[in-house]
Amino acid sequence: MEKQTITIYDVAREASVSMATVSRVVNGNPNVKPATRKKVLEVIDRLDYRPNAVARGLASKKTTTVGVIIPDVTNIYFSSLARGIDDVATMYKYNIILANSDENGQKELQVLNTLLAKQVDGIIFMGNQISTNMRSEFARSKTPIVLAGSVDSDEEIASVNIDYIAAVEEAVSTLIRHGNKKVAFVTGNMDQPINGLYRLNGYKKALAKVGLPFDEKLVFETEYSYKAGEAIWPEIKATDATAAVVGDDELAIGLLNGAGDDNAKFPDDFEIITSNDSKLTEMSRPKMSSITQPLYDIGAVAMRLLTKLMNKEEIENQTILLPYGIVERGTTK
Amino acid sequence: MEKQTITIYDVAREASVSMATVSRVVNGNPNVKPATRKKVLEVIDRLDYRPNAVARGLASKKTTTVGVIIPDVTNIYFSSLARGIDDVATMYKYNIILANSDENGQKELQVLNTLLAKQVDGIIFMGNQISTNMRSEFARSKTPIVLAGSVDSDEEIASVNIDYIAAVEEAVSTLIRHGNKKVAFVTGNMDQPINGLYRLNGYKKALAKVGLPFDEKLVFETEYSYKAGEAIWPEIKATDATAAVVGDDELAIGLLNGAGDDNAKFPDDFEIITSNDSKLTEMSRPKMSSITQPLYDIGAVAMRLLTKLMNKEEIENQTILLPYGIVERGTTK
DNA sequence: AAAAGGCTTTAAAACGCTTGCATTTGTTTT
DNA sequence: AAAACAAATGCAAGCGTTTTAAAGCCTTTT
Repeated sequence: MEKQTITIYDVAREASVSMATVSRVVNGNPNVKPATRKKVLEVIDRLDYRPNAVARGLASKKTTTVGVIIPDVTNIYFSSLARGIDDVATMYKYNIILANSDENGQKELQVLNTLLAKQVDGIIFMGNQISTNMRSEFARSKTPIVLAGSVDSDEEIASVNIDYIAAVEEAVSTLIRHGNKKVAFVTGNMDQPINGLYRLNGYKKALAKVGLPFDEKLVFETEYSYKAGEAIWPEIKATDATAAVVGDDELAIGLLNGAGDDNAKFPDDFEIITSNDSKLTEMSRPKMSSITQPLYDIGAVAMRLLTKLMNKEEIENQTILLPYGIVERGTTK
Repeated sequence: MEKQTITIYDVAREASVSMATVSRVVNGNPNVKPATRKKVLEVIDRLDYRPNAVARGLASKKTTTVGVIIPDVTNIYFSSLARGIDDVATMYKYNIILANSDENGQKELQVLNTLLAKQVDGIIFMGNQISTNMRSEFARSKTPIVLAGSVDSDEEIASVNIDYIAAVEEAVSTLIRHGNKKVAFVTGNMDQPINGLYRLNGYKKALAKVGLPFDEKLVFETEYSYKAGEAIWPEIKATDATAAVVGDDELAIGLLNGAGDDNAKFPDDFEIITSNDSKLTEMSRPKMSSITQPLYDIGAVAMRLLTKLMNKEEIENQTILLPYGIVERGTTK
């Protein structure tokens, strides 16, 4: 015999009050006489009643859960953001439906649709590219959306990032200041605005500032993976570049090790500044110099912003840039 | 004016059929005349109808979402499992509510309760310890639960793991075979059965097999973190141990770098075998020898098992051990 | 041509909760 | 002590689906 699940109705009966009253005490509504509240609370405790969030969601049209679209949890950059997101979500009594997209437009769309079907109260999107399909879905749905560590070049969607242009510019300038004439720029897919627009721009600005020519041969477009980093070293070496700014830490550590295995000495033979300051940067030898980004905070702030949006609060500025920095460790002079 | 959300009722009206019929076509029930199905499908398409999963959940008592309790997404070991979980969840049309617990009993309980309140169809629990509180909650709820990469010494709860005893025994034996007389055993909290019971046991068995004495001084209990690894090197060095089996990759890489920074040479001065074969093992220099575990698969199989449980299928064996191995890379001779 | 059956389809009752409105009870005012 | 008002509680209509029992509609069978 199935153990009956006990409902608000049972509590009401046992406490000799109406469902409405039970609902009020469960939801902390102040319009309940203390004595009544106590009585109801006792019954709730005795019956071990647990409100059904699904029913609640249907009745109130709020699910207190938000959807999080992430390229890959296994990537430390994104999982760091995710951790920030989850922590503040928890703080505000939300839960998170986490879905990996592999940055695949098809999957993203698919996932977005199930999230909306599940009536999430909001969505946090991570991913370097926002396909036009996604964009139009975003526009169409009235569910609030915030981008975390992902840019919307139109600035129509709320987002939390650092100033990638300035950060890369500063990183490249640092390398130039160290005497490097040929600084390679190694990053992911250039179709992604964060790379092709922002980072590349910062790179060019730094060169321009000191009158160095822009050389396409020094721009390396590859994928964000350890293997890709190892694999690309020979190509970089062939250009006589003496330094590189790299767009991803795994990629950078791959490059570092690839070069090291080829007997390059850091930082004397070659310098590297990577981009995310994830814990990987401290795990390599030498430790990697990096643009610093408050990864956890980007996630946290994004989620906080989302709570405001979900709450229909007025937002002064929905394109948030958090401070970045540069740490010099073992891969720069 | 709010854009009215359109419901199954609207579709029914427009298609001049009953809600029940619409429901059937939406759910792929075969008892619908092809012509009717077509008509309904057209209306669905025209109205851009999207079934409300919350209402569905209430009516059907199934939410097609499972809860995943994870110590920390940021930890590559767990995020690898999580990725496996999410992929097969998606495959079976489930979504995942991901919640970080920090292995904190209080939080775990809290999270478990919200997950149950949200009526998840099943739960996957990761975490090295199952508090008695959690155990009794598990027992009380009729929601299926599977442990992933986490042992239940009572074997009452379904779980997916490798044979930690045998794996550690083999790792230690390997080190002994390489000529090491003093092999340190470095791992996390010994109160956790996976460490104090299983791994330690494997360690002892390996020693016993060749008649080496068990020396408590060679057992190091610390936390799973990079810093802890760096910090513990001096202590290990002081014991004249010449090798170590380490319970976690981040910890191991910390130890490796700590030792390296102290001018220890691998593998000549010291050998290390770590435990999880996460991608970190390939990122260190030298690369780390490791027990291999099919991390992704542990998650995937756990989720697959959970689907069976949720489906009330008969399970032959609910304590699954996946194959492990040993890869020797740069930290062993 | 009536009876039997197999498909389709419908009506309406859940599912467990929130919430606006009405009602009751209790407290002040006058 | 009646009137006025405020606080506490109850009623009942949803919320958008699924699902079961019943009804309709055809085609076969006899």
